[in-house]
Amino acid sequence: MSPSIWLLKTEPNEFSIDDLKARGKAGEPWDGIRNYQARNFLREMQKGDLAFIYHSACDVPAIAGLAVVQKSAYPDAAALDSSSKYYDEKSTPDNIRWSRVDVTFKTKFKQPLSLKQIKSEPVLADMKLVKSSRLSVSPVTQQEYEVIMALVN
DNA sequence: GCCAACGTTGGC
DNA sequence: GCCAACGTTGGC
Repeated sequence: MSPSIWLLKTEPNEFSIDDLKARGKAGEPWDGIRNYQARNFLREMQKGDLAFIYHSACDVPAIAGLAVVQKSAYPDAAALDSSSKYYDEKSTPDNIRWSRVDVTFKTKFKQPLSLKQIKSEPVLADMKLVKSSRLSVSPVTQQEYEVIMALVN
């Protein structure tokens, strides 16, 4: 079965595709997701799936590259850490409400695909990213994946 | 279980 | 920095 495709949103000020690249093979835990719909998508992610890395809240919002899912969902321990900005007082060691996955760097696009370009492409204008701009983890269809890859090459 | 108030996100 | 969209909270 071919891998599923996802889109992960990040603010490049906080963590960018370059930061992910710098992590190398160690990868990065994708934590701090505090939205149920996004969490439920996270939990569907499987090792080997691909994820577009989207830069939001920056000068040029754009899909910046691709990552690979290294480890499927497991409890996001940051929810238990009262010093973390991702602390969740309703989570307990027995019942952590939130999940994270681990991802590794795959590709940085020479030409990031800007939100403006995405919106101008009929096939992509229906993407969850466009329709529900606040969702930080969203599925990408095979067709969307192929169109995006064609546009960034 | 409804809904108003409030907080957050993110494009512009 | 503004503001629209939307998720969450909490009073009733």
